[in-house]
Amino acid sequence: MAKTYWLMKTEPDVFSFDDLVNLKNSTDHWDGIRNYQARNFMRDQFKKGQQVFIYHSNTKVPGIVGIAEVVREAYPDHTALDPKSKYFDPKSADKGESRWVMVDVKATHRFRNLVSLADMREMPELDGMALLKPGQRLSIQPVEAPHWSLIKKIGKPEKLS
DNA sequence: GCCAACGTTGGC
DNA sequence: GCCAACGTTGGC
Repeated sequence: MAKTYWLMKTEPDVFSFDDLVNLKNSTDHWDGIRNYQARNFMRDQFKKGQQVFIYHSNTKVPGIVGIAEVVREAYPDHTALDPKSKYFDPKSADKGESRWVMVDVKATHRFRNLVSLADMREMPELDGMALLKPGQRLSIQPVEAPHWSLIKKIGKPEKLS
């Protein structure tokens, strides 16, 4: 099977790439995903060692800011069972079992150049990329290998120590 | 199982 | 802050 790449969105006001970098081992669990399609990607297709673009949404200049790596495969997202969490899910709580999952990711590279959404829209090579489709809102998406390579090249990733 | 109402996402 | 797109919920 060909290598699979991913893109995950986050709102930097809530949780930014730098927030991830600044955590211990630059690693965190990616919780709060409450969309079935996104969950299924994580549950069924996320494998240790795969690489993920981190995308900043809902911000002044939305775009891809860095790269992370999957360090732990899907496991139950316990925040769904915590009434105090903003990701609390009553239906999961009723069953006593979370219907949601999360993965752990570790930040590995920061882009020296932000690859903005506007930049990407101007690149004919990225035609058909899920992120650029009108009205798309999926917070976890697969990225095709040629798209990955091109965006990475433009982003000039710098390895984090 | 339909579908209207509602909530959320996210660019602009 | 606006609003279009789209997913989810819940009444029937």
